[in-house]
Amino acid sequence: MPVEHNIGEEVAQALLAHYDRHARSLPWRTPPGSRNLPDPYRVWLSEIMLQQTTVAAVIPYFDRFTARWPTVQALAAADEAEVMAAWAGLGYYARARNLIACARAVTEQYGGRFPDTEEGLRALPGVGAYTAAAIAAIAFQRRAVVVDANVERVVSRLFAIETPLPASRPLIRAAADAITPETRAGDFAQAMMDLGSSLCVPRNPQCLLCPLRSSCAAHREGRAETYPVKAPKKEKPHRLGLVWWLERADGHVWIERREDKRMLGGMAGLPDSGWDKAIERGVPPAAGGWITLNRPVEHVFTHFRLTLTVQRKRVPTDTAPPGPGQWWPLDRIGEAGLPTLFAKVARAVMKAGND
DNA sequence: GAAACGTGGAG
DNA sequence: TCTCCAAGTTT
Repeated sequence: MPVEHNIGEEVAQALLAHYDRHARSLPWRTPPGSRNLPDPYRVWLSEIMLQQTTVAAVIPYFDRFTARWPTVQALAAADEAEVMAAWAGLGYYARARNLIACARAVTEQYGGRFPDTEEGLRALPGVGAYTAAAIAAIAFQRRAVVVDANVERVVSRLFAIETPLPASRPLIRAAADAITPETRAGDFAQAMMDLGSSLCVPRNPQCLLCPLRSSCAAHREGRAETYPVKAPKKEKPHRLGLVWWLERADGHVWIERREDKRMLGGMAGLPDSGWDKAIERGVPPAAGGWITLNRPVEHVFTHFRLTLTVQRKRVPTDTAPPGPGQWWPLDRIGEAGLPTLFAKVARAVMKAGND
């Protein structure tokens, strides 16, 4: 039996004790002290939704998805367009495409049961290193080293890691490994993430309330907020584009399904010219007679800013479909499953009214 | 390793 | 208004 203090064990125990009293109640968690094991389907679904997305944004989507598709088999059998529409507004739409592929793989290749090892989980579409570790720990009680942005921040501070992200990742991972307990790894992971989102936050961290402050090197230095050190980020380029609002006299607008692999791939959208430094020459869904909306629509994505010029045109009710797509009733435009960019365009057109 | 990939809330 | 950033994955 080792004589020296195990600093990692100390941190884990302090954190778990704090978690036992302060764990947040969330729809994908089992009640505190419950003997019930969490449902791997719900754990998986929550983890996919939570990728780069806040808890507050996820909860209503999680509730709607689980009410409508209570099991992985139900999701696997769902109509793809309905799943994509249900995801609309949550962002990072490759997640929704992979969600469907993953549900089908689990249903067809694993008889509806998720693999219970990191390695098995990691092979599923949309499941990377973080998500595999999180599911293995939370749903299957495996010891796994779960490192997300919260853990990166907490660990960077605990050990006062000076190396900037992302170069510090291997160091952070090793440190996280050192403090991850053999048992309750799932609770430990969730406790680290709760800590990172409540006390050990990016700005103005609440060190005085932190259960780990006596072990924290950054707090000892009196400069917790300076961690994690990050590489400077690049400026966002500005792109331009045209978007075409083709409206039929009987109150329908033309929408198309966007191809996979491009921005907003797989989602419903309005025809557009493509977006680049200068406006590209896309092909409008009808020739001539377009009227430009007074105000362009501005939108900011992760890696560029976009200004869309909206052009509209009215056509007779008997107008033939301009291609693959559908006429969507304006009084149900909210149900079209438009991602936020195009929902903004729709809002702008409605607001402009007749001119 | 770097770039692509959404959105909304907080300060 | 503006900047930061969130339970990352894929190519």
